[in-house]
This record gives sequence, C-alpha cells and structure tokens, in this order.
Amino acid sequence: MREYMSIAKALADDSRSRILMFLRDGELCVCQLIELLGLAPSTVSKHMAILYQAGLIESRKEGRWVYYRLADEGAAPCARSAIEWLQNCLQDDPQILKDAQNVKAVRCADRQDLCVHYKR
Amino acid sequence: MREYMSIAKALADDSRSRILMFLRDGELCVCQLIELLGLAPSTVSKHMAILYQAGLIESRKEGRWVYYRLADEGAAPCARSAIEWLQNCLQDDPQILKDAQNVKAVRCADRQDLCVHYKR
DNA sequence: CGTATAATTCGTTGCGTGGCGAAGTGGCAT
DNA sequence: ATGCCACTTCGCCACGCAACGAATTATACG
Repeated sequence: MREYMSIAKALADDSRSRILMFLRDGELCVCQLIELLGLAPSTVSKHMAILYQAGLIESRKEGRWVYYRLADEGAAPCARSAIEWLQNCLQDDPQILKDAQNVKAVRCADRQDLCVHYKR
Repeated sequence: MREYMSIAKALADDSRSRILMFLRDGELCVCQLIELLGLAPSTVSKHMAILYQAGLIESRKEGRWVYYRLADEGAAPCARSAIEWLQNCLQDDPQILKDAQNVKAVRCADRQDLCVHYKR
C-alpha cells in the first residue's frame, strides 16, 4: 500500500505530471526542467525527489549536472503501468502539447544559455 | 488535464482507494462503507462525491439508501484504465486482502444490523 | 401529519504539502 | 586554493484537504 500511495501522490500534482511527460522522449537535466516549468530550483528539486522516491524516475550524474529519465525495465510494474496510464490520459492534453513544443526547443538550445542564474 | 487531475487526486488517498477496491465485486450502500472504513458518515459521503466527480463511480438511489458501484463501460477511458491500474497494484496488498474478508461479511450481514446510529 | 433514519451539506480544526529564498554540498575552472 | 555554478537541503509561509460534529434534506413508516 505504501508503494502504491507514494506513486498515486506523486501523480496527483500538475507539475510532477508535466515533468513525467517532459521525460517521454529522453532524459533532461534539472536546469532544463526549471526552464520549462518556470519554478524555483528548490521546488523542482523537491518534485524530482518525490518522483524518485516513488520509483517513477531514475537519475544520472554528469559533472555538475544531474539528468533524470523515466524509470525503465527494472522498475516496479506498478510504477511502469502508472507511467503508461499517465501518458495515455495526457497525450492529447492542450497543456501537454504546448509543453511538447517547448521541450523540443529546450533540447535544441545550448545548455549554456539556460542555467545561468536560472534565467530565461 | 482537469479530468486527469481529478482522477489522480481521487486515487491519492487510502480511504478512497480502499473504497474502489471494496466495490470490485459489486455495489455497496454508504452505510456499508461507513462500517467497513470506520469513518464518520460525513467523511465517507465526501469521499464518494470526490470519486463521483472523477468519474470513477456511479450511483443508484433506492429508497433511503444510495448504492455506489464502479464506473462501467460508459465511463471515460482515463477513469477505467485508472481503476484497472489500481486493482493490479493493490490486489495483493495485505490491507486490501483483509478488507476483502470484511466486505464479504458485510455483504452477508443483514443491513438492519448496520446503519443503526452507524454503530458496530 | 410527525417521527425516525440514510445520506449530504456546512463549518471548524489540524495536518500535509507546494511554493519560495537562503544556506549548504559537490564538481569545474581558472 | 579560490571562486563559480548546478543542485539539494532547510526553514518558513500559505493553501488544500481529510477528519469530525451539527444542521439539513429526503424518504419511509406510524
């Protein structure tokens, strides 16, 4: 029950759901998510911790940057099916479609242009 | 997004998740759920309203009693797949298994024995 | 009618949680 | 080593929400 509840609570927040949808097409670093969400670094970091605790995402550290990605094969079935459900429900959502445009731009942008005082 | 969020928030509560699992094997009236959950009538009623708003359950009124059941064929795909996910995740949960025993007893019990000042 | 009962609505209370800024941690670069 | 930068942790505030009891609505029974 605890595992289920941690996943359900993780999904019950717009920002966290958007983050999971952002990660559909591959990993992103925190500064990119800060840019995309328009939230404070501390806030985003907390969201990532919650998603991580729930087993929905995994992380990889590269120098100063931390990259997050959706949990893959090794993840708990409960978590993986939750991600599937989320994606099916939100794939046509207006907000998510707009987000998908933005994430495309952010992936192309030079990372140097982000992360500088978390501006833009 | 609003539809998704209402479902996700509805699932992010132990009592509501237990209610959905209670309803697996057919409809139950509110007084039976009160008995099973050990919560105040007003609390259970609020939970039912939240589940109903999310499109996860449907209701039927018979005299003074209101029966709730899981949303069926006509329900939104998002809601139906949520119920499926919930059931897959929780079917082996210790708490849910215990609940399943109790719901069996309550279904057999004479309804007159419940509902009396909500005692028992 | 009037009473009793199932359920809901309303008002209140206390806890959980999202948000931020400030301070702390760790890695890179000069 | 020193400073900078990405990220996290901490402390705080505001809001949301689950819980209850009391009041209300709706239905059945005398």
